[in-house]
Amino acid sequence: MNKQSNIEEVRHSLSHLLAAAVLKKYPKTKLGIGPIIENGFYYDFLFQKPISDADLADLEKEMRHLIAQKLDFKAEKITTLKAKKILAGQKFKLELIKELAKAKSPISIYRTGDVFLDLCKGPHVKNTSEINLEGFKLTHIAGAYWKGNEKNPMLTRIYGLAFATKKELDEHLKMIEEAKKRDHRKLGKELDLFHIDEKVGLGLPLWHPKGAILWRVIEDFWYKKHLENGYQLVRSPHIGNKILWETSGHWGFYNSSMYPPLEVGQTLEERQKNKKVEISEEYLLKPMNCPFHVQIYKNSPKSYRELSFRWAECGTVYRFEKKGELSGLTRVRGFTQDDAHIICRKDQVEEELKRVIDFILFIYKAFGFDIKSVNVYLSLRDPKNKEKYAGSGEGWNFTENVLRKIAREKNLSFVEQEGEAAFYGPKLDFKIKDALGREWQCSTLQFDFNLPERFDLTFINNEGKEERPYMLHRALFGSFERFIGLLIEHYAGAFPTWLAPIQAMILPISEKHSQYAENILKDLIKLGIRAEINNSNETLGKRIRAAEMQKIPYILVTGDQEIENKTVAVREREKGNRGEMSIKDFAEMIKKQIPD
RNA sequence: GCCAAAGUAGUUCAGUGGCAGAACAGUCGCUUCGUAAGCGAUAGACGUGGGUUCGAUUCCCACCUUUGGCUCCA
Repeated sequence: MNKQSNIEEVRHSLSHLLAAAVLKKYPKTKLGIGPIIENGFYYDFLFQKPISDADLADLEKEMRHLIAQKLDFKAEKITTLKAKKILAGQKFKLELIKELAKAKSPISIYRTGDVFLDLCKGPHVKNTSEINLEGFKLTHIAGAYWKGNEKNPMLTRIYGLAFATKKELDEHLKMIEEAKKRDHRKLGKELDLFHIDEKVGLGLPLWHPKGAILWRVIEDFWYKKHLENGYQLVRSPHIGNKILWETSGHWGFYNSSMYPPLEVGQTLEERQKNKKVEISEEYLLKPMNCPFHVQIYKNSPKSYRELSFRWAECGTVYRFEKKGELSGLTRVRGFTQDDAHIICRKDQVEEELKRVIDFILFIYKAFGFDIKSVNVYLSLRDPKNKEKYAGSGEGWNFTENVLRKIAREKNLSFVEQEGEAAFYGPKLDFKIKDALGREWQCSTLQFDFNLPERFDLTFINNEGKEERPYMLHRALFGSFERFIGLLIEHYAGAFPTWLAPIQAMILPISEKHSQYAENILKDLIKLGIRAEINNSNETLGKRIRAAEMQKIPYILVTGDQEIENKTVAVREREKGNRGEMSIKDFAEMIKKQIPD
């Protein structure tokens, strides 16, 4: 067997060897599970005494020691009874054995020489000699709930990387180091785009001028494209009366993610002076925009002739995420959804879905994401637990099928996930990987059977009767924060010209060229180019370096020659000097780079 | 929230049970420069609160924040 094809067996075998090493050093440890993962493996343990990263080196040494003994891996099919006997004392294993027995699945164990055995269906390498001693590395430890359930005990998970050769391992480690350089949290600081300030609040980013203009450019593009695609814009406030949220159901089923109400009946001043609390009104910070859009719909009776409505809003919502879940811009507490709700007749659903998917594909293309690198998921009901969902079975069947059909028609390669639907409807999600390979949901297309019922949404059909419309939630970016975070990583901070916060940095060679540079700046701003001047008292070389490090797409050097020729000397990011150009030509070149 | 690790100038990093060190960025001078770092001076920090100690940035504890996971999610 060649080394390329058995890497998964190697990884799985290493996970067993890790467990063997752990039991040797800490014999009272209880074993969880130890599967392979992308690039490696992990194993979950319940240690008697906590261990830390510092202990990994010893375990790694012990693993190498075991490998060097050229131990055989041998499978053995056994009865439930025997399995229970062999693994007595391993409470998690016994739980798994019970489940296997209940499902009437065959039970097998794998022995590693005579030093270790584990409940396992394999496959493994035949002998540890197939494992490269230098091809693996224990990387870190982390807590992980038994069976992924928060209510279960937390085990200690040890992660390892494993490859066929040391070279591949080293290359992978190097790649991770490189990836860390494009982390949006690092680049956000280096490029002065945003920061998250403890004094303001966790998960509430502050956008610096360069970040804010980036957002503005994206948002302007978004509005333009929405109007072109038949959407209308709506707007709603950040807070809404508690009654609204009681009607929507969020008061009950979303309360674990919501900020508590603002309980008011007086101004802050009145409250401070009287030192008593008068509550006559309760407002909630909105965790989503939908109920507001629903109220716009309900403001007047609707005819079947008016449908579809496509109402879009970049609406800022607030969700009280658990502290440990917060992460840079990709997971925050206050974020702006590029939200839209489509309210339509059943016969329009298919057409509306097509339009949204086309729009999503257009957006990914415009921002340079290859749709092949975006993971698409179709989330369906849990077939075993159909009662827990809002809406009728027919409604679900129809929407699940139509989502699948349209996704196929649009050639999306998607993964179906049973049981992953929201309780209110099936959905199609698009997830983008960050620099470190973690997936983040961005675009989403969701049916909703809950709100139309709770708010009793209707339209008058062509028979003069009330009928319930279909409601779709959709976001293209998901949220501006997350999308911009991923965009920063995607471009490693080197934004294409149309997105770059500063498109051109003007560098007068010396003080005597400052006035000309100022004139150039004025002209460029008039032409809609985002430009700045750096006339600080530094050498040209140093100012070029500074602009390059800020990843500014163009540097315009202006000296005697350019004044004489009424031009600028254009230097392109990473590519160097491109020669002289008139301002008009330069502006045109930049304008051409906006996607359409 | 849970498991683990880490918090030293604006940033990136050094270091110590006894006055805290650098580079870059900043400020002030000098220099006025042709495509990735000119020279000199100057200011600036041990996350917070307890404890141990003659003395704590250093050791211990708690908290806060950050990072990697888990859970949850746009």
